[in-house]
Amino acid sequence: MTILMDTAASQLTRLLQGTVNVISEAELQSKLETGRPLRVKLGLDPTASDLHLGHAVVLRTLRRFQDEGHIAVLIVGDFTARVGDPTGKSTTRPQLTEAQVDVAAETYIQQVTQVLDPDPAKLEVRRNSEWLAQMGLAEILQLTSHATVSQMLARNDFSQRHQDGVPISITEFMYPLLQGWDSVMVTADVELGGTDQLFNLLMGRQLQKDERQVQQVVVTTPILVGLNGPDLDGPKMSKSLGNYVGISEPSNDQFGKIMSIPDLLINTYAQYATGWLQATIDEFVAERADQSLHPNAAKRRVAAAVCELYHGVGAGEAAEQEFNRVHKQHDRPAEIPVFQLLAEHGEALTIAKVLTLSGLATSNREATRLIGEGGVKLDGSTVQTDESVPRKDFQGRVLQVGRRRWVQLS
RNA sequence: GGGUCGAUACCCGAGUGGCCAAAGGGGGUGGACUGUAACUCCGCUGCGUAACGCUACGUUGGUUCGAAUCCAACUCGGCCCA
Repeated sequence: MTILMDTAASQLTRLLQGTVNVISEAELQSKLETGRPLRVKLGLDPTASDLHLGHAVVLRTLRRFQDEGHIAVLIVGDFTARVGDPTGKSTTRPQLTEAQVDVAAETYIQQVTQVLDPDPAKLEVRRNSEWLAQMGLAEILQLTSHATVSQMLARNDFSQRHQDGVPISITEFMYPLLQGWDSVMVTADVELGGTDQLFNLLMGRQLQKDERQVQQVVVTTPILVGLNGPDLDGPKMSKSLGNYVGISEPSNDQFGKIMSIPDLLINTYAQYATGWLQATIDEFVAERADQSLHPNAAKRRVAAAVCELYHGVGAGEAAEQEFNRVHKQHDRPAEIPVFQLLAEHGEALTIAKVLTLSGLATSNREATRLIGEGGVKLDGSTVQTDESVPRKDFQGRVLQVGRRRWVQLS
């Protein structure tokens, strides 16, 4: 028994690396001491088709649970996604059809297993429509009786929106309840989530208690700040803000994006995005603190680590070389998209027209502007004036907008 | 149900009859600079085979030589009362 308790204690430290809230540590320890595999729940919303480094923070924590022999119970929120939007930010979110959810769920699992252990003994994937779609009105009403309005309004974002006069629909009040009900249905021992999920996670505890289950332990992980910062409190990494690095993006893009973060965020990304062991992170932070590590070098190290994490050994180095090519020497990238000019485009056409056709500009007007701004290059030399050129003269030439957008014409 | 205020471009937001394709900010984007796609600075930011025209200030209709602006109805939303 003492041995079990010791391992439980050391397991606890390993599991909780980089987490924020644990409610409660004592409960988690006693659950670990039972020695049985715990059911560790994580809910994901299948509308975000691309998983990014922000999701990876919590997924990595879940992976650690798997590595300690526990079962990851991944809930794909297909039902909740079909109903509407939990954050209330995009009220016009299109309702997904079952088929769309199927597709989303599929790509999800594919991406998730880049971080999680896919071993069926350690990964259970469930959809919450399994139980939520069956509920009758009586059951739903029963569910709503578990929480009060003032309890809901106590949640930060709700009270903030209420104060600001931003509409809150009743449906949104249902979200914490539905999410909590998921915990009851899968008898979760632990639920993970970002710190912004704390309220919803706690709702699971309450519902489990009311259903006379053993309450789940709630563990929250930090919210990763988006690429642009501007500081540690900057908006979180999200697809809609475009400040994200996808876990299945090409490594060249991952590298470049991480190189663009403000210096202030380097340590944060080292801590939460690299997958490094705590000892490595501490060392890194120390080197940064005593100035022996130049910010640029530090960032390169973080960026390379992320590439290796998702694309395997060697990916970081390759991406770094490509980065040097494109951003230090302003050379053309190793691979650039090809655009074929066809007869139907006309026998002679202006450079502006070609920019629009090839997607380098969204309209002729924008293309004309870009040329006027000196942002367009043909085979490396700036286009001064736009004029009509025979189509075949474009063949084999390279058109460039800014430093980053290239097209090979054919 | 009643009262009242509101709806402006990707987002926030100014604009109360012509000087409005619509201030300002954010975002995006081009350029300069840089260790960087960060910071800072400067420019651009509805569309069109283009000194003209078209589309756009919630929707529809009206007043007017002329409407984002005035009027009416409608739709959606905030707040207050019930």
